[in-house]
Amino acid sequence: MVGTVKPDVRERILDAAGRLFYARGVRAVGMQEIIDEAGTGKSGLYGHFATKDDLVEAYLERWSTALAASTDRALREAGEDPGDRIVAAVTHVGQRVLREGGRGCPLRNYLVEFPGSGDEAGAETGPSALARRRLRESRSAVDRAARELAGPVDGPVLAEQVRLVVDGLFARAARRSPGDDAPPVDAVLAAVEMVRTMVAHHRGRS
Amino acid sequence: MVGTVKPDVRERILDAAGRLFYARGVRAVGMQEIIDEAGTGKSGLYGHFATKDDLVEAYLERWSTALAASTDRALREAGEDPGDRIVAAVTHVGQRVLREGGRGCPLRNYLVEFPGSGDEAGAETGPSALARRRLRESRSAVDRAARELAGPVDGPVLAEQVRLVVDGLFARAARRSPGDDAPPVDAVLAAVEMVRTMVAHHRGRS
DNA sequence: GTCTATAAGGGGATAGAC
DNA sequence: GTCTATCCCCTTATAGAC
Repeated sequence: MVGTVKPDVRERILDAAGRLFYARGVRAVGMQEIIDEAGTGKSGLYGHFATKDDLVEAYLERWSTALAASTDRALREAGEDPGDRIVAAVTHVGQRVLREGGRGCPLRNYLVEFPGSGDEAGAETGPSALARRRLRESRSAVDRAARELAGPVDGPVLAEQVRLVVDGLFARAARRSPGDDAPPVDAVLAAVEMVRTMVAHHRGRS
Repeated sequence: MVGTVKPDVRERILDAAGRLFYARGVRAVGMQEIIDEAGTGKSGLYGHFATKDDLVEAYLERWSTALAASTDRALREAGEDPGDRIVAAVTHVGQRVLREGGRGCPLRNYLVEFPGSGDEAGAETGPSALARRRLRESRSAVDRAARELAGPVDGPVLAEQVRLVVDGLFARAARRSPGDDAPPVDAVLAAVEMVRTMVAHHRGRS
């Protein structure tokens, strides 16, 4: 409102909310704090997001969209070989996990924070439903590569193993203490190494 | 000192609190609900646990002690071969994860729920400190077996990989929806299979 | 003297109204 | 933006029952 253009109030709100939610958890952050951090007024926030759940949903949606985009990019650079694609996917997640201050995957963290939400009669709305849907969708690329590499019988097993490693990486990152400035580089290296081994194992069998 | 007539009020409180905390998370469960579930009065609870944090700490301590005991038992039955011990440890975690209604590891879940607690100046008290300490202690058995199997260089890497798989298993269980009555049996089978492969891989190298 | 039951204080949450 | 309504949280204090 002062001189400069409004740098998209909605975007500023999402930035502030994202930072706070990601660092301290959804439940621990109140709306007032987000309003203060964003510099917008209360009406500004509730004008764009009617309820806290709406804001949380937008936050999760934004994060998962960004992750899906960067993963697509990493997979495109990995070429066509299914083994390379799988390793690239895990490596990409590892790099993201290594980012300073990273606290894992907001979708997974949210589902731990709110275990019993949004599944009544298969609800299709709300943060929990969005989180589950996005996690489900994120599996397709690795599923396909694993089936290409290991066939219709072993493929799903390999895909499940890759998912377990990714879940492990995100879990490790999620429980870093805030003052912990050392990213879990050993875990990332071990994860990539393990996936390489599994890929080679299945490649040799085919 | 403690209860004269009643069938161990403290135990009844811990049972109720454990059930509720485990199923719905620590933050989502209020003291009143625990009191109602335990059938005790408010003074009864606060007589045994001065604060909610104390109750949570006792809950985490009890769970981790039970897990450590059953893990020790599983390892004793596994014999002396380090590879067998590693596989047995993961299998044991998998069986625990498969238990109906299981929602993963309370220690890990707590640290996701309360990311920024109990690490100021290396606090040694409180639920977060206890959770981190117990998780650290739980590593020693696998660490030792991995070093025995793979030597001082590859051993730590193998141990890290096993930890990642365990973290992945617990993470998968933690985000089951409450109405989800099908345990993640595929994930457990894939995990055990993967650890077997890694153990064989390292065994072949030594 | 413990245990149970009830009421109330103090703080902070979301959300709406002006 | 401020101010308010409503609700739930943890915790303490008071009163009754075995």
